[in-house]
Amino acid sequence: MTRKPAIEDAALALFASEGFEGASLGRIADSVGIRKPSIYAHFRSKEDLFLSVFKRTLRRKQQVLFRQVLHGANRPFEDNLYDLAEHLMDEYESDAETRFLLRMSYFPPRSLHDEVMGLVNPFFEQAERSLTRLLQRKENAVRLHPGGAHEAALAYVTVLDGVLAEAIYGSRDTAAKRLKAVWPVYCRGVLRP
Amino acid sequence: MTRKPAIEDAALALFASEGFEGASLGRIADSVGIRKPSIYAHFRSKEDLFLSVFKRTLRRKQQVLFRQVLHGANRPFEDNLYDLAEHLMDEYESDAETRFLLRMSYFPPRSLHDEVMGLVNPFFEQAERSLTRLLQRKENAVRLHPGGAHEAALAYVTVLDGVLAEAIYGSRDTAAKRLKAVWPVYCRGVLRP
DNA sequence: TTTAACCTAACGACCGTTAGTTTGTTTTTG
DNA sequence: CAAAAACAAACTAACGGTCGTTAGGTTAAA
Repeated sequence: MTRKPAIEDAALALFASEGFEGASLGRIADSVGIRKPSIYAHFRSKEDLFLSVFKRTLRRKQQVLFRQVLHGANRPFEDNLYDLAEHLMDEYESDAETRFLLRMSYFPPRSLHDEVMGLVNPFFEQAERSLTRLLQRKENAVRLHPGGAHEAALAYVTVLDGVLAEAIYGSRDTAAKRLKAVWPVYCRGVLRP
Repeated sequence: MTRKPAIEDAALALFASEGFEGASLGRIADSVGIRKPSIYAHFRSKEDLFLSVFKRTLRRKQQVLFRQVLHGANRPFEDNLYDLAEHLMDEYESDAETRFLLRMSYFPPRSLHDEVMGLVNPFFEQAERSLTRLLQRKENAVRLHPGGAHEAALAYVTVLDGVLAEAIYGSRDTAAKRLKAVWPVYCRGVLRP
């Protein structure tokens, strides 16, 4: 009957909404229902707690993302990419893990900047490579504008980040409007005429 | 011989790199070369200092942006939009005001969330409207894909945020690659074939 | 002589962290 | 099988440090 997962969950939620410096161990302990020093039975320090939560989150999201991209059925690739963007946009509102991951990738704790980026960068680079490989498969490549699959992949992640940015400082509604507007533009831009 | 502007400059730099909670009045005072309580000769509280800096920054950036978009010479609009994106991307690296504005728009101090967003949202909404109006001018509108100027404007700000996102958690170099990749896609997507 | 801009000293609150203790469960042993 | 030992997970108390903030004094310009 250990509270370790509960501590990680509470830390995740508070880190996501208040940032690393803004979230205190006292508040984390409160929201679990334990005393502040009890956290040290499971984690050596606040940074240790943070890294543990961050790695766990990265691992989970990697799995989910992998399944979602792989499990592409046999629809046109752009439909799958649209669904993925819509899914991530929705998740930013509903899922604290997504908010946490995004916020900490943008602005990691200063003392852990290099370590966090050492974890985040491979994550996004691999996602980008997977996407490029998907677009290079010949049934997709023939439908692409002769600019190349890599260009289409880079453009996609850029558009995706733009939509997510609006989900962060705007709302799900305004982000949805952006996605609806940018998507036809993206498709005309990457698909063969 | 008042240090008020110096305090604002130091606060801006520290807020930009450490966030609101991460930047302490002590460090701000240190970097100005005064004592911490002296700040209270000019600002009623840390939040007051923040809001003062934030409003000043918003005002300045609004002017700069306005001039840059207006002063469009008579080149094709897409060239001006490209230059603007490149300019903002470079600025994120070189200009603390841009980093400050972007970071605080994404993740404002929790206690000031509503007030900050009440300032930020009109700023971006007006920028978006200006852009739409620019694209609606007939010499530009005739060159646009029949999806409309508003779609092209929304798509642009989305793409721009995507590039800036990479400037934040990546580097100027990787952001530049994104811009180079996404730009032909954007142009094919919004221009009449 | 008033006023503005700085100073020193100090406040209470909260921060992350450590030490040492209690408690209840699991494991080992007579 | 029951007693004893070991262990893990919580606790209380308190640490030194830093936080934002206030009170009150000094100095120099207006």
